[in-house]
Amino acid sequence: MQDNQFVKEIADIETNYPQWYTDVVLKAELADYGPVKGTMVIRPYGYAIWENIQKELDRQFKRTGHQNAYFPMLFPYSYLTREKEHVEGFAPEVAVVTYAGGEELSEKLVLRPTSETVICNMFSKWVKSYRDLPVKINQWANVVRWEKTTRPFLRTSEFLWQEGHTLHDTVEEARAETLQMLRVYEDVVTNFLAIPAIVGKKTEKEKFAGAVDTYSIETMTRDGKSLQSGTSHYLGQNFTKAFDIRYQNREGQFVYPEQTSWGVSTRLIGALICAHGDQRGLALPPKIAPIQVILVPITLKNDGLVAFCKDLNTKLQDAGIRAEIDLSDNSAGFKFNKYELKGVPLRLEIGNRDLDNGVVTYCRRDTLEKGTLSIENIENQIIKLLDEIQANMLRIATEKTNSHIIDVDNREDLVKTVNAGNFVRVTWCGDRACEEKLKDETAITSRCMPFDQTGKKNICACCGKKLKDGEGYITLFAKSY
RNA sequence: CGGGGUGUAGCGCAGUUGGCUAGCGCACUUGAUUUGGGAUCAAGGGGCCGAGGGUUCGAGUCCCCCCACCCCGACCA
Repeated sequence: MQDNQFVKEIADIETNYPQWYTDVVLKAELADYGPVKGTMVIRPYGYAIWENIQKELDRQFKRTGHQNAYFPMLFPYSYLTREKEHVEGFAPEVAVVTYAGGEELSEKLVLRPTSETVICNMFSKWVKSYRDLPVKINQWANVVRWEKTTRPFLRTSEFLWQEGHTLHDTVEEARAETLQMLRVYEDVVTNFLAIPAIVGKKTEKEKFAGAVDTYSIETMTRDGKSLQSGTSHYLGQNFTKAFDIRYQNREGQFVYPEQTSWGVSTRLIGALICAHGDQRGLALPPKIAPIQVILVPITLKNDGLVAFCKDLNTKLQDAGIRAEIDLSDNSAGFKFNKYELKGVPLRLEIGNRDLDNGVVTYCRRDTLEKGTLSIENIENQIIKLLDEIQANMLRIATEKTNSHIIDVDNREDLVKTVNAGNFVRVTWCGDRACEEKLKDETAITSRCMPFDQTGKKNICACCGKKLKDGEGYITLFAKSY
């Protein structure tokens, strides 16, 4: 009854989005709050989603020639300070161990906020010759960033992610790597998580501390805010020089390699909730759903029906479908709502009527439509239906996102449109001061400069400055989580 | 760190100008009947009222001081 009220209470989703979001995370049993403020416990159901994401990314990394490795969680604070912009960016949010083994440490240890520095420390030992390049490493790890405000999956003090770190012989190769991995993220997010992604380059103000260029994929939440859902950095020689990673090239000269790094985190689960959730709770695309099909016998009193459901469950599992059956003694209606809240893409309701007619009733999570499937060859019908749900979820999310990206050409409309829950696409002068002024006054920031730069105008929508031909950038402005 | 708010059962809350054995809904346990959209009835278990100090015959309630958490900023994946 309480959860029923929950559904009614969250009807006003647009005005109370953060609460709705948190409720869905907790009630769908994805995560719990951790013992330390800002930390999170990922529950088995949430972790199963993460495992599916991991599996797909690892598959892609294998294809792109990256190898998994692991580096320490603790390293000396001095590592962080080697690259000037890097330490300035991370110092405010780094957690430091000062006491261990029963005494004050003479050298403070950092809990990694990211691993560029500790990895560079090792790279300097590994790379001596052009023959050692490229180095293409990926690490699955946890990192710690002491944020002021936190929200499960979207921003927590500790989070899980993968971080790729590569070294290359040439600028061209490193830049190609940066963009290749960005496209991998775009592919996974779009085709696996069914979330439309806006791909582009970060402004100077928003780029990674220590990078030459940062690229990102941005996704949209239900209330029209932006989520940086993946980043890829071209680091140039900023770190390789700071860590003295030198090698001899074919000409015998000592040179510094070109470097990249890139990462996605458990925030992707947050993006998933934000993109597909509705008043009934979570909705998961089949490719990522821990449970793709839930079987609900309408009654447990009929032994023949229960046996039939169990057989069907096994049959579906044998066909490679992640199916489960709920034999708990809750009412059928309770189970319907429970698995809708948990985002299971397809539900099979099987009762005596179905058994008599040789069919099963299904209900889709994406459209909530009900229909019937005949028993014969049901596996293939279901596989087809799951594919259709996957495609439909991307289609719906794309339409929704596109309808909230609005072109404007002056500051007043920019602010008004963003505050109404949209992204704006504008021509922007590229001046950091212009961007900072807007942020100070309105909390609106540039999210990225999309690769598609067509439709540029000769005036900055933000500050009104006149631009010459070729000046300025098409830029997306929004509020963000 | 600023501005605002809340701490009473696992969760959500009520508790009047101080008064008797601290209550309600949900959840949980047991039993029965149920099960095509969050079942019903009956019985039951669960409390250092955030912590400390004070006022009082008497404090969940009043005063002081801590502490924790939430929301809005600042900061950020």
